[in-house]
Amino acid sequence: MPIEPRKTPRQARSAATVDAILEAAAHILRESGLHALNTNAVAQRAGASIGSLYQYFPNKDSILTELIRRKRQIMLDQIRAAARDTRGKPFARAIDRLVAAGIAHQLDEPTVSLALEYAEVMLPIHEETEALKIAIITEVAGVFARHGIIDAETAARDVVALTRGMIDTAGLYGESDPASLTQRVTRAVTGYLRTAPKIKKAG
Amino acid sequence: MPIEPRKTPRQARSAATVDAILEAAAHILRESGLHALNTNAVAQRAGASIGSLYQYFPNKDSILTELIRRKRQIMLDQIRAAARDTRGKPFARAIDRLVAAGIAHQLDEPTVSLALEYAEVMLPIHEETEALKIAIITEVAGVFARHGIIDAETAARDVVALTRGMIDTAGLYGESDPASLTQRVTRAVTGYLRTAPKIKKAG
DNA sequence: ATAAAATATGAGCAATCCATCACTTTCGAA
DNA sequence: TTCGAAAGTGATGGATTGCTCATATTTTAT
Repeated sequence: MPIEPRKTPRQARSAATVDAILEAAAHILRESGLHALNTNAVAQRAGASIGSLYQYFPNKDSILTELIRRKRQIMLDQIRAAARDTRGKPFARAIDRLVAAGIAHQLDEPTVSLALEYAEVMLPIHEETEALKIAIITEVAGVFARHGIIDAETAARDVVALTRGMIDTAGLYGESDPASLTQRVTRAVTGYLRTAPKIKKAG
Repeated sequence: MPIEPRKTPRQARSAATVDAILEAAAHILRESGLHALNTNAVAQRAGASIGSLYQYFPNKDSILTELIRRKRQIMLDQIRAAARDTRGKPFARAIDRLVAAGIAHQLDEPTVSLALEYAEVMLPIHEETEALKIAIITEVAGVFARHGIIDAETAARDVVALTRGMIDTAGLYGESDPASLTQRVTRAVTGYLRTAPKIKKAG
């Protein structure tokens, strides 16, 4: 069961079709959930024919995979930017920036996020998508390590996990204002890291 | 689309059938995921006929709902026990106990947990199930309030959410030893609460 | 202008799945 | 032992869904 796109768009109109299909899929996920996501519905909402859909996606799952890939790419970009911007600045500032990136990215569309997270563990995901996941963790771990945290990898995984948990839940409860949420998430992250094993002056 | 069981088991064998059906559903969820969960497969694995299945469950979703209800009931019982046991004891001890309860309950079968969490937000859930969810938050909030935390409700939601996020991720990454995980989760929770607005002596 | 390549179409096949219902078997109280 | 209630059965109807393929249209290059 291949997952890679069967054909790469070469003209502008076909690229538009692909985008429309992905947007339609996200819309259906948001409005009706994973069970309502069928190829016919996606094509119809995208204003394309099923035939067109299958020109670029070899099967239904590949649509979800691509959705995940794009979301993760955006996330990685934001995290990288945050990490770059906070070089040399205090740790607290770096954390603020990372949390803000996560929230900006995931607070809207909590239903879509949840559906993708579920799909992610069930689908035979594309290697590149898996690599993006690792890259995100690695990037965060890099920031942590730079500030003397031991086992930065585990810490990064934990921090990403708890952040995602809080954001998703907040989104599901209808929180749309990032201000209060950012503060709370930062508190949790800072609290977790405060007592994390460090390699430095004051233990 | 009703969700309540259509018939309540009166004899031992029918109760066994219901249990077998739920166990089978959990097994399929764990082994193959939500998309593989169909009524025929559940009945077959349970060693019952589809006819029997539909005697107790009006539709497919009601199986998931009952699975969620039972899982939550166990969780609530454990949390209540934890809250009871730690009355009058130090806050740190109470948190330890709550975290341990959450982990014991959810670390195994992360795939099942994730599937149920997804189903939970998509399904028109039974009132009683929703009530259980609220009861869990309320119980945790009670412990927090007793220790002077302001807006204990929000804090409880955040703590439950971040805990679940960490546990699920750890489970998916193959962590099966609760010791290290318990410590890390406790650190995150404690850290979050340490800087939470309190109503007390030393601010 | 013309041919080749790229893109788009949608009827419909094959497979799956939910759920019913007429019927049989088992249980338990009298 | 008898008999009504409870429990169990599974072939199958009806609906949905993933996906193909033969064909039509549009774009690009020459």
